[in-house]
Amino acid sequence: MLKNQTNYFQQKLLLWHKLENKRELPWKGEKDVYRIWLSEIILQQTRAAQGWNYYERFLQTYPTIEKLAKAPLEDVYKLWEGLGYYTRCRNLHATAQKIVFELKGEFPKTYDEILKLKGIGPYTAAAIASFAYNLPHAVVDGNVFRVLSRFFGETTATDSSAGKKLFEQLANDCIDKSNAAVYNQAIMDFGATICKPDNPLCNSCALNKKCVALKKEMVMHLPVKEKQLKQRSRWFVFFVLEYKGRFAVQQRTEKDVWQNLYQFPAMEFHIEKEWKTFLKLKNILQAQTLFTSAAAKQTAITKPVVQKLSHQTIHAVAVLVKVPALKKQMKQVQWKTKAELKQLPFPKIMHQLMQGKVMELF
DNA sequence: AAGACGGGGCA
DNA sequence: TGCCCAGTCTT
Repeated sequence: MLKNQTNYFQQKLLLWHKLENKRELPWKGEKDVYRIWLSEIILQQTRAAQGWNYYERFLQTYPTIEKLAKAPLEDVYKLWEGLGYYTRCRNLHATAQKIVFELKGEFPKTYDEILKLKGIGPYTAAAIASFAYNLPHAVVDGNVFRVLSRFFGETTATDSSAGKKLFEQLANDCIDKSNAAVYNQAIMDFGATICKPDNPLCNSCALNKKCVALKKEMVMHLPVKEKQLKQRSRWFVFFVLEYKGRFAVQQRTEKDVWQNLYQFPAMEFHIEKEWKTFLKLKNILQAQTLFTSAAAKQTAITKPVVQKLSHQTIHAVAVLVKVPALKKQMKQVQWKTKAELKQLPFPKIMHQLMQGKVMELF
């Protein structure tokens, strides 16, 4: 019964891929495991269109895994800047070093060994194993959850542990074991271009005759997710302190968003009202006395900037202060020239702030 | 099992 | 706005 359905699915999918798939991506058909690995890390939770440029720039800068392993971590972060989920970057570098310095430059060649590497989970291990070595491991990503849940009418939540197990099993039931690379490519392309989250192309879908969700009019209700992520708001004031042509920056070390990236010294508020109150002129001027022993030569404040992250809404302004004399040595602060600042990775919102309109206070 | 982790695109 | 995206790691 189900066997029938999985066979139909596999054959129609492969036929669609052969005849109709037009998706062109720079890593398609790639057999170099370094490039496959790099592209998969970049593409985790990231749209192909967004990751494309990063992938090309990484390959230009680090054409081999040796180059990546030998590069300073700071440089790798700078190249990753703006892509998000920065732990991926740290793990990318760490894994490159492990492979080059401990594994003699040889990328592991089995699913289980690949899975042990930092930054590589079940999805990425299956992707590398199949694309590079044609090993029969089915990828299970957001596309696969969606395609399988719809075609088989499977309502188990994809973000439950039962769901993960079930869909991994289902995916491995469907895969063409002798042709894993092509099959995995096909199902993800299909999910991205036909069985899309919104406005799926059911009318022209090559699998629509046996799609359970379509028959039951459940397409837009699948896949099922049971968890909803919490949103919280945070309010920041960043102080851009300029002293003798240098600027104070600090690295974010705490376990928080933007770990290991740089920022201007910050104050955080958890209540919007307190943030707004602080932004009144006299409070800002008073806060400056934390850093400077004499009246600032010039003070300006940027317009507020809002950035929506998937789990936080960040509100921020920057206060620009020309400091005539330092009050005391601030801890954990480095003074950098403009040229040096350009070498450091900053969160997106720091760039937004510096590009935004500035209102002079003096 | 539940949360945390970025940023962008789309309706 | 809310949801999703070639997910993984920590607690």
